[in-house]
Amino acid sequence: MLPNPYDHIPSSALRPISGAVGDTVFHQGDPTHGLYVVQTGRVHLERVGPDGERFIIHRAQAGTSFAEASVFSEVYHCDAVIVEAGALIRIDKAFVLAAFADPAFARAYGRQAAQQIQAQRQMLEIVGIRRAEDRVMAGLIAGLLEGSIVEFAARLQLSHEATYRALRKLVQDGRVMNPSRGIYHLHP
Amino acid sequence: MLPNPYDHIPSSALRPISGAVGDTVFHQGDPTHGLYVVQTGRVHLERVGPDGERFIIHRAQAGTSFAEASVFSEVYHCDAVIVEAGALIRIDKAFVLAAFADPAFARAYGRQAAQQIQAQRQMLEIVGIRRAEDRVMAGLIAGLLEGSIVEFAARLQLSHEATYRALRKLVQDGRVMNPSRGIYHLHP
DNA sequence: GGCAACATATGATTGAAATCATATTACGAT
DNA sequence: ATCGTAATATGATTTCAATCATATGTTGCC
Repeated sequence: MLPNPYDHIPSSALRPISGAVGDTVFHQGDPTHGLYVVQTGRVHLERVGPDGERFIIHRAQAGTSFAEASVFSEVYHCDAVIVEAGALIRIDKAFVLAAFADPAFARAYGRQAAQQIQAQRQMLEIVGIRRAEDRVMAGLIAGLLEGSIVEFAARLQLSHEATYRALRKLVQDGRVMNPSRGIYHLHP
Repeated sequence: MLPNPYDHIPSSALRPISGAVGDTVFHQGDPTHGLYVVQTGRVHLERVGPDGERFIIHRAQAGTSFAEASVFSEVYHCDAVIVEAGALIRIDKAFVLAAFADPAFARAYGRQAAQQIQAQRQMLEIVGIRRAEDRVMAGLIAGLLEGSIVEFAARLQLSHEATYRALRKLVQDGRVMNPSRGIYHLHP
């Protein structure tokens, strides 16, 4: 149910929270209570610029956690705004900090964090590729095409049209197989 | 000297390694020995596609570590190629795993990892912004402009020309201050 | 001081991806 | 069965960032 490491956290530390669209879970500058796991719905983390301009620093999907770093800081550094109604769970920071004394939790946390860092680095490299064709190819090699082409395109930060065109080109050049409509993959 | 958490690792676990350009530190599929810290030089992590096409999943700079996730896996999932001669330190995985039993190490690791994840998420959001002007503004709000505009542009995955133009536009629109040549910042 | 190298800056041109438009196909609901 | 919605697919047009070109300012070096 919860992402891996937090299985080690006692259920007394889990605070269920429900929110409607537009609700702010916490504000920039608020004292930190802990991190959050999104069960359903979507949450945006926004930083507010000096002139009140908001920009999104993260979009948290159902099944993911956010504000993990708040466990180690005194105040939140952004706003958390609910953009799709749903249910959250807050995990109190004191419990997480205490859990680090348990080597099993610590290793589970370390593993999960290291893998996430690696995956994000790869994403940064991929979205840094300018040519749509190269980016799509890199995305395929990285195994990012699970589900629809539309989702794949969104992950690659490309329009789906550009993604379709790149895929067609790659198929024409024999670098990608297209055994049937909507199915694309590398050779063997 | 070393990034924060690894201060807790005994020096007997630190293996100095020197390499010349083109040397491969490890290959995809090799059994893992541990993670690496780049003291000087640069290292590319490359994944090899099915048709032998290589694509870079990370560029490790001096002062950063790489292959952290190898501590938790049996084999390396990419090649590490030295692209600029320098010195590395390998930290044996067994010592890192053992160190997780020390809550101080575990928390230091957790803090560092959580902050890195947050920073990378923010970078992913920023480089996902299409309009150069908006991207530059987001970069300014995020405090990414330290050092030269050229470095700033590289971080934003923009050409420096586009970055200069966006900065000029932002100054013209009164959103950014340009007190002197080469100096740009937000209002107060 | 003069030179080399680089950062800053901006104009002109080009190219590639976004956008707009339009079919076709697939799939679930009624 | 047919209606509606979303994914797949591709063509036409537009936009905007990359690229090329060029100039000035700044810094360190001999």
